[in-house]
Amino acid sequence: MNARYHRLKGTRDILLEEAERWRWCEDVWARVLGRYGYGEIRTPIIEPTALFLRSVGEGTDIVDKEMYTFEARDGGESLTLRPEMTASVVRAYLENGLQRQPGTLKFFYMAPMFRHDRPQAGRYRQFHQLGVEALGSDSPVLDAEVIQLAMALFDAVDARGLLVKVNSIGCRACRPAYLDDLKTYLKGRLADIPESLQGRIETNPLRLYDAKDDQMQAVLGGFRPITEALCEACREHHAIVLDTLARLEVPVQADPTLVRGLDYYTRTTFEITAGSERKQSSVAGGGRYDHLVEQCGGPSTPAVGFSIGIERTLLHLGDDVIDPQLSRQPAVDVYVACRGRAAEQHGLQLADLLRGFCRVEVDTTGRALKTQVKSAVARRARLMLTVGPEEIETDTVQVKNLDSGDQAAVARGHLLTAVREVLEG
RNA sequence: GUGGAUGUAGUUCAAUGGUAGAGCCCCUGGUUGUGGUCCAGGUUGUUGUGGGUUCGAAUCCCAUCAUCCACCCCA
Repeated sequence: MNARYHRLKGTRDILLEEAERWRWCEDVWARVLGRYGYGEIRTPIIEPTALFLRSVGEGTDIVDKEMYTFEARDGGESLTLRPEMTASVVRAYLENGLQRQPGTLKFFYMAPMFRHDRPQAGRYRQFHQLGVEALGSDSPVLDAEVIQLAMALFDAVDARGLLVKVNSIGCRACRPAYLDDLKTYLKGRLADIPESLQGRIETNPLRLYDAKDDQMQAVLGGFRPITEALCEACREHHAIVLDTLARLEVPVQADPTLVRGLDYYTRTTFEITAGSERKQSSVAGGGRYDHLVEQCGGPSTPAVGFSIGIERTLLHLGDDVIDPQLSRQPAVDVYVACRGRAAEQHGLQLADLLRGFCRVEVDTTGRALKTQVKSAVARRARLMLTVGPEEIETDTVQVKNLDSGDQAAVARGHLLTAVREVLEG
């Protein structure tokens, strides 16, 4: 309240126990990803604006109204804080000449993204995604593996009760004709379509499918879904994806109305939702993007990927909120209490002696000894060392076992063995 | 971008238009240098901010900002 500076709207501080929680998830996920053959990629959070305009697509909410875009100081180039990372991965793939690598390249990342949206539960302006991109294979079996991987990642952190929806939105061969037919149909039913949605008929008719408006859904219900308009190749691809998932025993729901907010998807799209009562239930989304690499100036390269919302996953796990005030400081093995400022230097030297094999905190607050003992207990220390004028005089240290309460003076020369004995014995 | 709710101590919350309080937390002491309980004391506020009404505003009015929630959209 009285702090002079405040965090920006839609951003969050993650500290101590909550940060530990994050790192635990990240470690678990990195291990799973390694088992699937994915390697990490880290790219700059800032990119030329054009990269996102081209890939994510003009006409999407993300580029139309949610990007953090600004001009560079020099030269006035337009720059943007990444709203998602697929485009960056493709850029890096081409820029580093990886299209010459044999086989399918598989990358993962866990990184912050930025969207200037109105914040609410589970939605932030800086949020984090775990993402996966596999470049170089057009196999439907890979689509299935990627979806299974997403579920394995959730499973690894005990996120349960998730629903996977899968669809195909066709390819260059079959989608354009479908879109034309759909537009014609929608124009004929214009009177039944809410005004706020009418603009989308021209710009992005497919996306009307994820409007929640009942009237809109009723209109769309009168038209064949895209799944019934797929070309032969897309139809087969979709069938194999579903069949493979069935063989892997990944429960999914085929949903012909599932489309996604990004322009670059082809064929397979999928979304994973947490069936909780909360809104923002979408915890992951992804799909195939067979033309994006080409569109970014590279050779024709099929690819598939997804991203998981980390905040939303933690929200679903129910332990997102940790009160900073109740968030405990890290546990230590040994707590060094100091009587008087002069003792602090000695305390630090003792700590230095012990830190080769255990965790040590030196209390430099100058508080009453009683208070320092309480802190030692709060930090879950097993031993407390006390240094004061008398110990300095006699070159000893008071060693107190906080479990038993026993305490004895130990010559500094014997401290190391004494501490080891308790901690390791 | 639209709508709703809420802003008082570090925190959780009180306070008919009449001197801004309590619990918890924190600190000191009781115990010349030791954990729990108890006891005594102590710190913390431009009542989000700026205007207005009034003899007098935390309280009523207006504006503004912030947070939360929902729509939209998405992760």
